[in-house]
Amino acid sequence: MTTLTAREMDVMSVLWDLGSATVAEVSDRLEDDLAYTTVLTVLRILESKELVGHEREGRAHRYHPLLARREAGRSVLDRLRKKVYSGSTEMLVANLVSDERLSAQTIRRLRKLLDERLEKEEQR
Amino acid sequence: MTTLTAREMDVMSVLWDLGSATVAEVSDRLEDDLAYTTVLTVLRILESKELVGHEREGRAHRYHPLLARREAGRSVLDRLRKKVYSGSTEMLVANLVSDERLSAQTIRRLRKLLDERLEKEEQR
DNA sequence: ACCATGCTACTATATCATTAGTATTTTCCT
DNA sequence: AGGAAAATACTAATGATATAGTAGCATGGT
Repeated sequence: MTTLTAREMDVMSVLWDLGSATVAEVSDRLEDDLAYTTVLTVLRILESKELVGHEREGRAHRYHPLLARREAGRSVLDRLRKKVYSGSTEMLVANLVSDERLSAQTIRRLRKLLDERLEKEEQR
Repeated sequence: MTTLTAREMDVMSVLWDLGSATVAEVSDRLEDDLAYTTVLTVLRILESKELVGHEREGRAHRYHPLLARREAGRSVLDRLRKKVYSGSTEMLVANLVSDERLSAQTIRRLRKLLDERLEKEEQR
């Protein structure tokens, strides 16, 4: 299974957003001001877990994600649903949309998403 | 902030489901076969973080959650949305409902949830 | 071709997470 | 009251995480 630590997730987040990045680029984007070598170390740990890969680029290394957003998200969501919401997707979504900050527009878009999913269901 | 480790979440999960539990009860419900003292240690760590409390019951201690499901879930969801889905609730939900295992019925219930939320929005 | 500089490789360390053993206390039962 | 059984308290070992320093290599620019 794919369990990312907090810091690993910070780093993967940058790689997902940029597509790929050098150590310096990741370092720049992180909220916390970490030593260059610290970021490198995290990337190497991620590489040892085969969650990122790298290729040379000039004298630097360019890292890219081997783990997709979807996979990482799925694994967190599965665990969350199971452990926090007793396996109930509804409880999870209820908690999610109870967020005051969600606009009516966002909620309408989410509903549309569900409608599309229902249509696909009926096609089968 | 409330960041639970994997094992802490396992234990909280039992407490949420049972309402409260003794060490032996938690131990019984955990999937992994941990030593009694291991479970106790986790509960004590949780207590030191003020996420659970306890009272005597006979010669044992009965532990109960001080952190609610909602709070724990919210904190994981916030982080997930931010780090994995670039802040997009829609991407998160899209990933969630792309799960093949979700029945049409579940999806309809989720949609109802959103409708109710929209109504509340319009009331204001 | 050289060398400064940026990058990696290697090493180190403190803290936290995970697991569990031993000693001690408590209490329930006979 | 006394002792077995069960619980907690205390201690500890191991491994992972998070952070970063130093040394040395390589390459890009002049």
